[in-house]
Amino acid sequence: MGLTKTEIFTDGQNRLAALFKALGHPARIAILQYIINQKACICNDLVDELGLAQATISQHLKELKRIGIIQGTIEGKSVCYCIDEKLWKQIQAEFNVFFNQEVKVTGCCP
Amino acid sequence: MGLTKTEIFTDGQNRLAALFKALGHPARIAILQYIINQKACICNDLVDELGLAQATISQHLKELKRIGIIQGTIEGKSVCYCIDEKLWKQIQAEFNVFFNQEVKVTGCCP
DNA sequence: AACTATTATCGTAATATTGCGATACTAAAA
DNA sequence: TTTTAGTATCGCAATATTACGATAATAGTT
Repeated sequence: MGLTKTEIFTDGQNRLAALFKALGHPARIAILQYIINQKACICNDLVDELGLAQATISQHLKELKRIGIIQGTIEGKSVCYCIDEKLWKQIQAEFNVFFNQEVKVTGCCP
Repeated sequence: MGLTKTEIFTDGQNRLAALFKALGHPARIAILQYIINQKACICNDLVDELGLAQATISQHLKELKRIGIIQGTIEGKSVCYCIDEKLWKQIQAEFNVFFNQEVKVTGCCP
């Protein structure tokens, strides 16, 4: 126990849940917002900006990279992180497909 | 360690992350989809439908109730769960506010 | 080549989550 | 009132996540 039974769910359900999960941490929300708000792409000003250790930030960046919503390109001795616009929009679209399902309310909900 | 440092993030960041997190499990996605697809609201056909124990389903339902996206009304000896349409749309809207931020791409992303 | 700055990874401790059996609780049914 | 069905909660075991210091890896600088 303690491990999710992914095999009993559909790929779609697992995929959607993985996307939601990746965004389910305030540090990762903050990282995305910070990257978005800088005109230039950002590397590890994040360590100064958020109050988390370098190792922790790096770990969160890895999570975000894993779902593809950001990408990092080597820029000299630092790494420039930025939003992958295409993925950003695609993920939003996937969420909206989910949320745009028609919700049929019947009786029991006042 | 092992506990999220919520105090260093804004309320908005914590709120958004909490919403994402609540949806970040395939069982909870499946539960929402199942409730939506039934014309009538549902109680614990979920236990038969998904391959999870009753205690586990009940736990997931609690998580979903916590963010308000579903509500349960007592119906005799069973409980009828349904989507809270208002919250459903509100949460979608909160996600879209986040995703509709303008992503400024600059240089480093090819 | 030695040094420095930046980032990734490893190992570890603390906490959270997932899943389940057992049990308590509740309301209808007999 | 006893029984029964449905649900919630407790307690536990297994695994995952979060956070961090230490260290490795990389690429520029001197």
